[in-house]
Amino acid sequence: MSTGNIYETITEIAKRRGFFWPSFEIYGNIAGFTTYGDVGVKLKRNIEAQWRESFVRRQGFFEIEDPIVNSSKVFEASGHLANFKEYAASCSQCGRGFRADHLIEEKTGMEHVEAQGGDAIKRLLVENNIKCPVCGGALKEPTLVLTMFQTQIGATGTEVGYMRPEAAQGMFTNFKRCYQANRERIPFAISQQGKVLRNEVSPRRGMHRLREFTIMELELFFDPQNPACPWFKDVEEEKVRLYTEEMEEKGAKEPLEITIKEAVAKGLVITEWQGYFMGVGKRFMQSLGVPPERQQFRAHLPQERSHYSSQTFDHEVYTKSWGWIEVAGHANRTDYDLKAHQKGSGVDMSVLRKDGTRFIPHVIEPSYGADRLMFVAMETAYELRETAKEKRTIFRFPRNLAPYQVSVQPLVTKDGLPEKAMTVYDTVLAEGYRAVFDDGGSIGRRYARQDEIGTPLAVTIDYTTMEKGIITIRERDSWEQVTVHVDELPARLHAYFRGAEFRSLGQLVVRGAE
RNA sequence: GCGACUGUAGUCUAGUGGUUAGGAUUCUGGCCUUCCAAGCCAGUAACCCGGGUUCAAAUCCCGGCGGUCGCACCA
Repeated sequence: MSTGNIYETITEIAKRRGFFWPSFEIYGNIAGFTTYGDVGVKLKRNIEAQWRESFVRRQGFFEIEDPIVNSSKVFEASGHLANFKEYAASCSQCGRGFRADHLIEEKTGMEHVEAQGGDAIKRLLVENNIKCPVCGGALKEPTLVLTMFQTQIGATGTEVGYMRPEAAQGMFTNFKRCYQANRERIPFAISQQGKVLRNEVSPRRGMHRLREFTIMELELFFDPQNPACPWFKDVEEEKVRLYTEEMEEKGAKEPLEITIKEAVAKGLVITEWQGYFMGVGKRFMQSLGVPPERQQFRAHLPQERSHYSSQTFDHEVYTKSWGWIEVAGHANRTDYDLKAHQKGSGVDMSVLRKDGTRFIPHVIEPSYGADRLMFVAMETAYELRETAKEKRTIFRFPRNLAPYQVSVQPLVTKDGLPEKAMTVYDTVLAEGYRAVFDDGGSIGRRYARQDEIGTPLAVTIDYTTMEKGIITIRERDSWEQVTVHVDELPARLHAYFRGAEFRSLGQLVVRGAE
């Protein structure tokens, strides 16, 4: 067991138990790529399912699945090809690399130099006689750093494609078909979960910044003249911890605690829809185990915002490993993207109002990163429990988030107990639960193993099972046990995973008093 | 991308020019075992990659790749 910090401890367990590990290990790793193991895949899928439950299913929103490799035309139109560039200048003398636009800004006091484009940056570097800030050497001509992965489509390689850096463009380029499938009603939303790729300059901290990761995005299309959200009441009383743009500028240390309702009423959050999704996002995060006091929303200052956004709040979560980290962006993308694709493709993206006028829908986008959330879920659930004899790792995942829900095991591996346990295991599987059978080592060892992958319940078959059909259910969090007849097991599992108290499942076992 | 530190079984580590590369733990098999990593026996399993120095490199040097931290970056 590592004596290091919680991040090291979790990554160690992750490798050992099969949550995740660095990709391409046998050939030497490449930073920014992660492979999920069995329990990791299951945990991640459960997070994705929970997101879908929170953001899509209840509202009846749409889902799509769009290619990862996109036509270059998509990103020409969206502005990514122009905005995903970074100009880096390196020193001919000491070899150090710098952001060319930042050097210009330092020297001249200009702002947003990057937006002026590469030619301007090259010219400004020369005009202002900018040298290496470390050794004073001459700077080489700036080189373009594109943070989108480029590829060739087809054998001839004449068609250039790009790996999508966000899933959102699929919702915009397919907007018209989805709108029609929704019988031309608005507001409505299109969502997508999928892999996206960003060729990060410097991936760090494992899951925190990956080059290939899973994004969970939703684009809500609405009429700016009718910006009401019909579900707003569901979340309006939710309190959120908020840093407004003004607070950010002043460097406020403590967030505003405010209900969604007030935040929208006071204009701190511009639209009801954005407020709604922030409230949904807060609840979603709670469903992953993150309490409200470890969540906050932080406004982007204008110069921080993406090229498409008029207002953005990062949804941040406090982690022991890294402090506050961004797990989502809640952006007001206005009509930027649909307009851009209308211009790029020549296809009319406007929709018809009842009064006969036409408009291009505005868009609110909540965008969550699944991989970061998986780490957050693990860190939040992590407990090191000290007993008289040892230190035990427990992942106290919310019941339905756990990779496996039930483990089944014989108390001892003789006298027909393993065979009986196998029939119980089959029953649990037939009921649809994610279950694991374990007959290795002692009973204590098996409980410890299940604690370490966060399995909420363990079902043990002992001699009373053979005699009377009574089994023991043991709970991960409390280490308490109840007994129940094996015929009752499916109903009790059902109750537990719908939220029933553990002790209500059966007769509480008191060891040592027997 | 820059700097500092760093890379030994699945995991954690000892070893710092010549070792059968040691230990702990996990894991597998066996014995045992009527509820929390018990015990006993056996077994599998490692020097990040590529050059160089040397009679000899896990050990020293250079480069690459990875990791941690700091700076920068995070559209």
